[in-house]
Amino acid sequence: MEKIARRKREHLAHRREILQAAERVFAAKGFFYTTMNEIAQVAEFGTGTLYNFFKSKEDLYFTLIDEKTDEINRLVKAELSQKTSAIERIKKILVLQLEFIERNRDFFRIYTSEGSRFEWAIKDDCGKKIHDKMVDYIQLLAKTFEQGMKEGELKRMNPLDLAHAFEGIVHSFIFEWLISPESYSLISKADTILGIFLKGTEKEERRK
Amino acid sequence: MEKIARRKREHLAHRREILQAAERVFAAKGFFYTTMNEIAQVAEFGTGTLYNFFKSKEDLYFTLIDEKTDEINRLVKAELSQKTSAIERIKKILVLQLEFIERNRDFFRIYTSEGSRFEWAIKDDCGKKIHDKMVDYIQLLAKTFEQGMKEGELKRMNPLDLAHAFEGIVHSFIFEWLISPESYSLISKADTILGIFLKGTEKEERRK
DNA sequence: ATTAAAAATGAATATATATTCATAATGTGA
DNA sequence: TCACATTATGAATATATATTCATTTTTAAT
Repeated sequence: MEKIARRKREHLAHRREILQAAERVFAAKGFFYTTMNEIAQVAEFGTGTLYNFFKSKEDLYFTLIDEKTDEINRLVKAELSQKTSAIERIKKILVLQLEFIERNRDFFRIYTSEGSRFEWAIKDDCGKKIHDKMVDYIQLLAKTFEQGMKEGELKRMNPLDLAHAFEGIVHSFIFEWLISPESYSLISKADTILGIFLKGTEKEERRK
Repeated sequence: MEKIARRKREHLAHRREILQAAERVFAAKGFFYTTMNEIAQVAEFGTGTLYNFFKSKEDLYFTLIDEKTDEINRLVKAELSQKTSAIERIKKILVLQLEFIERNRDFFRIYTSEGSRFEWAIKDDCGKKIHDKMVDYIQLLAKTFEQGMKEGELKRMNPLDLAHAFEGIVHSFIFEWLISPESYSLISKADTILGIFLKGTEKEERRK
């Protein structure tokens, strides 16, 4: 009798355990100050075992980022396929993103440290791949904004600029939440973010 | 006759040269992929010489960030001591910041990669010091916003949130500019940034 | 020119850790 | 139980580079 199916399941389970351990350690110490040994210990495997699953430390690291990035990208894409108004979608995307991050605090410590470092340090396919996904995501947002303009909900401006501005605001709130010692709900900031983004900060009666 | 004054001047000049070389290399490769040897070569000194000026690689790195950070902080503080309206000041700060970055592209590659990495990786005084300066800067902004609210120019909201949102937008534009292959003027984005921040993105006539 | 102090040097050292691989442990089917 | 295949292991290897320090070079005053 072939137990090959079970084998496969266990292999995947082990892989996942390693990825989870890596997530914990990388989040706490960053890529360079994390040792394979430490990850192995946290994962309760021998050091060499990691190399049966990932061909190098970088491979492990990028796989981790890559898979989680896909996860949230899928969520957002699903949302965007819904036929609602642009502003509704933006709200939904924002909430989705914040919820996801609240569930994946560790991962986002890694992700935000990545934003800048690797683009220019590593020309490997790995770093490239992650970067491309970031770009895709921004493009997706830009499309949504563009549609909002067409439908007359948003002011006409460069949709890419808008996407960057939006992600910028969101990231700064995420970042603040990540380093804050007191734990508050990130989602509670959704209205603030949306308010600033849509309505601006200048007092209304001042406008002509 | 004592030529000690000249000695001092030359010492400082050498120090500056090393810092400039370090800036170039760190910006291109990041902290970990940069070697002291390489910095020494770019600076046209022997490897050991660097250690007559800085006690370690980290010391060199943090000194670099620290001094440049002070430089821009001084500029901003000088601006804030002027007695103009809050919105005027915000405009000025924004332009100052963008101009400074345009003049210090390399430095900001380093600075933006730092934002996240070291807070949690290094508990040394060095990292702490930089972080504290970032916090100070945000506080400064927050104060300005608060004043804007008191004077009725800005909507009432949490001034810290506002400061984060502002820096978030600005950073995303800087980041985009840094990685963009075509070189455009960063300052040309000032109006876009200010527009989004003050007026928001929702089309006016939609508002009740 | 002589000398002593200061500064620069880069080869040698010390260390850290990613990766490998010979071996052990475990699982599988007969 | 046995033989085989697969997987796990961690000590040993290989490498890279931050840092040191004995030596050389430069400086400045006499």
